[in-house]
Amino acid sequence: MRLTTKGRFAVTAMLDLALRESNGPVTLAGISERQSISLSYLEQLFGKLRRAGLVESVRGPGGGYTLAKDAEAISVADIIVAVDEPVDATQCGGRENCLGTNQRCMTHDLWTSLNTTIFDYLSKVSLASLVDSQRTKDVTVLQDQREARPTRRSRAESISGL
Amino acid sequence: MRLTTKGRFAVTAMLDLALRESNGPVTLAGISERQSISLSYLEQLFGKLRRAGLVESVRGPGGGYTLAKDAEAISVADIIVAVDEPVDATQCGGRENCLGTNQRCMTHDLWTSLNTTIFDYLSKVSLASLVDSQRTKDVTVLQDQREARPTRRSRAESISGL
DNA sequence: GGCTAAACCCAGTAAAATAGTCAGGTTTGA
DNA sequence: TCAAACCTGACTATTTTACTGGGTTTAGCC
Repeated sequence: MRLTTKGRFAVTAMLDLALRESNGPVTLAGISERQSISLSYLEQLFGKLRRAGLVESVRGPGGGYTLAKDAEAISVADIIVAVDEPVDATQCGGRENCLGTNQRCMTHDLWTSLNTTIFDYLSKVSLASLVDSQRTKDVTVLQDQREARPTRRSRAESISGL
Repeated sequence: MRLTTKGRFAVTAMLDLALRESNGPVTLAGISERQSISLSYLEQLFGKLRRAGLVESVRGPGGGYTLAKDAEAISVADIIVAVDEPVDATQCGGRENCLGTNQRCMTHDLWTSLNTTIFDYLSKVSLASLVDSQRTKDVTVLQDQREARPTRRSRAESISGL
């Protein structure tokens, strides 16, 4: 799990798409104009998003992209993983005898569990929740999906609420 | 808040340092050897860590680095922020009238709050907890710091426990 | 059938970040 | 005094990022 501007671009574009797909397919040219992302870069990103099964394309005039699943079934983690092919940060390549001594795989264990934790968090932030936040212009409501009842919480609690 | 291999190197090095500083200053040469990170790269990283007030250096023979504060007072977020100077991912530079229309600052609001959330989480993972995890070789115990009493939890709960 | 709008594909590329290397310093304990 | 260690800055190779430009294919529409 890396967190780079590339993933941010992809999430931004997907959010734009989700906000508009009720009017039929959304063109990359439109996303490019609205979000100030170059068209060809979007083509690269959406190629990966399509191969990952997150979006579907309609070719020809009037075509564009639509979400392949419901916005609730797409998480931020899904999007980032789709465009940001992972580099294993453990210089051991996942093997067990990294350094020979008892020091073995210190970074391996450490990062896999940290990664898992962050990934797990971003898996709980759905595209639908981003759409809601954007629609109400109350972006602090990125709250935990496990809370079935969205009781009104303070701003500080919402932001750190995990 | 970016999450790259650079920050991972820094956290790994700091963990190595925290595990050994009870025997006096730890040399970069030692960290370099144990963690397979080039010495000069470590010098760059520790220059930033020192200027951020996370470590202190002892010069001369027998010198090296020690933690500037208690391991409990240093978080993973501190380390990553120290070495990974932030790039603002909002193409508006933080201003309010990004795109003129009502679409303004969509990415800005989105990413600042997401960043805050992740940062907040990593702020709660202290270097001391990583040391404990490493010492017991039970790295799944990266649990939420807010839980005062570390009741025994299942592995799945520990990993996703936020 | 032609026009056109859109996805799709691919090769290249400039700028930035990453992950170093190298060559020298300076400081200070033994 | 000397050598171990930090410190500094410049330089470099590789990778990633973000983009450009050119084409091909598909399909709605007049």
